[in-house]
Amino acid sequence: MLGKKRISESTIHRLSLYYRALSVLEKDNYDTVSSKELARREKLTPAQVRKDLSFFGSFGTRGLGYPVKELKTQIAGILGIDRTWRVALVGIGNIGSALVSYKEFSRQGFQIVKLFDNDQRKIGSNHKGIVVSDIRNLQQELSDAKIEVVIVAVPATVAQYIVDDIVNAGIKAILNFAPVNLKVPDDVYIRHENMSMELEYLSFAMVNNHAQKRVRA
Amino acid sequence: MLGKKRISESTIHRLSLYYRALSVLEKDNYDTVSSKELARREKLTPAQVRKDLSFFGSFGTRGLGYPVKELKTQIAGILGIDRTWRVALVGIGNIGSALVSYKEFSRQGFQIVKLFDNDQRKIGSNHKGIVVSDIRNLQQELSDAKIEVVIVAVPATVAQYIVDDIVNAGIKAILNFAPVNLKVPDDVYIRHENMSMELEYLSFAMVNNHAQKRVRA
DNA sequence: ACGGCTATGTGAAAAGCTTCACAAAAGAAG
DNA sequence: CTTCTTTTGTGAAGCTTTTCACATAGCCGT
Ligand SMILES: NC(=O)c1ccc[n+]([C@@H]2O[C@H](COP(=O)([O-])OP(=O)(O)OC[C@H]3O[C@@H](n4cnc5c(N)ncnc54)[C@H](O)[C@@H]3O)[C@@H](O)[C@H]2O)c1
Ligand SMILES: NC(=O)c1ccc[n+]([C@@H]2O[C@H](COP(=O)([O-])OP(=O)(O)OC[C@H]3O[C@@H](n4cnc5c(N)ncnc54)[C@H](O)[C@@H]3O)[C@@H](O)[C@H]2O)c1
Repeated sequence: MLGKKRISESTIHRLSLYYRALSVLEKDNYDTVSSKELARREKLTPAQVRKDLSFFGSFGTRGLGYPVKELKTQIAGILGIDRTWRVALVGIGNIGSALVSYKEFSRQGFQIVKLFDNDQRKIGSNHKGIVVSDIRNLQQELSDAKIEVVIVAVPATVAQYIVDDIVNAGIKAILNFAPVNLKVPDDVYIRHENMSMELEYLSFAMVNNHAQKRVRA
Repeated sequence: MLGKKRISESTIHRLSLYYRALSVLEKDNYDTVSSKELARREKLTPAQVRKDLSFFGSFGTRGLGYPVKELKTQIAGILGIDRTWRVALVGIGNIGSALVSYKEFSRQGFQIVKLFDNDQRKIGSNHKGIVVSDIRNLQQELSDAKIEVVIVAVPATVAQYIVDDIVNAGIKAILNFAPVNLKVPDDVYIRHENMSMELEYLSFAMVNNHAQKRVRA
């Protein structure tokens, strides 16, 4: 354990699943949970669960399982969600508006505190208590509001320009909803949310009458 | 080539990326494209592009590259998006409303033709020309409308019940937005869209000051 | 017609990830 | 205190995916 090995993307994604399952177990007043039960709840294997956790330490008790509350806290620490992150959202259209209202984000520590758009009819309007700012003040306001993460929900055609500005403002983490690959420097983390991709996977599975199935997303 | 090997999930996801890049290349009037250029546009390696495509056939010309229009058509065939799929959407709330308005879906052949909710204020209302149906008529109307894919955008607490009904109606493909693992029979394909997961990945990368970076989504 | 050049297609090697299987730890029971 | 049962933690094996590297195919210019 605790060697400085590189942790795979899949392992991190599964930690999110464990965290989610542990939240449910905690609410249902479970004290401990076995790797077997955790695996069952997220459709994984017990060995996978144990191996993933073992990269970060020994959290369980042999013969008993993992302490629910404590493991949840540990995973929160590993994922960096044992704190709040200040988030801004650019593009208050269909998907942007939905995201502002999404309570799960703030529950996980991602607090949307700034909104930006370039549409005069939207600038100045109020969404969930946040007034939409003019995109022209992006850099200044990102900096003033100490934003650490920016969610991009603008049309694909302008996404690269917006991202360039975000990068110039010193932001190091971006979640992009536009269906386009975006260039960012090596020290900036960018992730893409691509819903067509999942529908296309379903389509592929159907036309190929796949026998196997994989879950995730 | 063309052996009946199992194709990996990653390969299918990358086909979606190639398809997207080819759409841009086609619009910009490119006749051919090399694996190198295709790779550059989606931040992959040329070898990866060639290997992925080789699972399905030989589409390129040595010394020249791939014919843009033809490769796009081929990939559409492989993914099963050279046709239209009839899609229903359950849960016309924040995210559901955004999805109805998302033109990219129909452009890829996924036509949302039915909407369902259980809220009396929403039932009967019109979204982009589609009238919201009562969830109580789900099974009958899914069948009557010959729906093949259902998108689930209801609260996590009721998602399993909704999915059970969908499965009983004979649907074999589901795209789920609720942050919960859902049980379905082995012959039903289900994919999960989990936005918190991507934010948590960003958070992990930031607190662990990761040197590496991965893209996808 | 032919040589040069470029970029594919693909086995083989390397890297990465998952599963196996078991020793060891710890609580429970007597 | 000892034995029994349960379930962790983890090397090693097995499997999958990616990368390498090169023979080969086919355009293009002369
Ligand atoms: N609607 C969906 O369900 C959905 C799903 C997945 C991805 N997406 C992607 O998300 C993005 C937004 O989609 P949408 O449906 O919300 O579109 P939309 O047109 O409703 O919203 C886009 C918003 O961005 C704003 N905008 C445009 N140019 C801007 C600029 N230069 N600076 C600041 N703001 C600007 C617009 O004023 C608008 O409010 C698109 O890239 C789309 O492909 C949408
Ligand atoms: N809002 C977001 O940006 C976002 C992002 C990712 C995931 N999600 C997930 O998507 C789901 C919906 O989120 P939302 O923000 O749109 O919530 P919402 O409350 O705005 O919408 C939920 C809709 O489902 C309907 N509904 C409730 N019970 C139903 C039932 N039994 N049958 C039919 N319809 C029913 C409600 O009437 C409502 O219209 C949730 O699971 C949420 O976690 C939302």
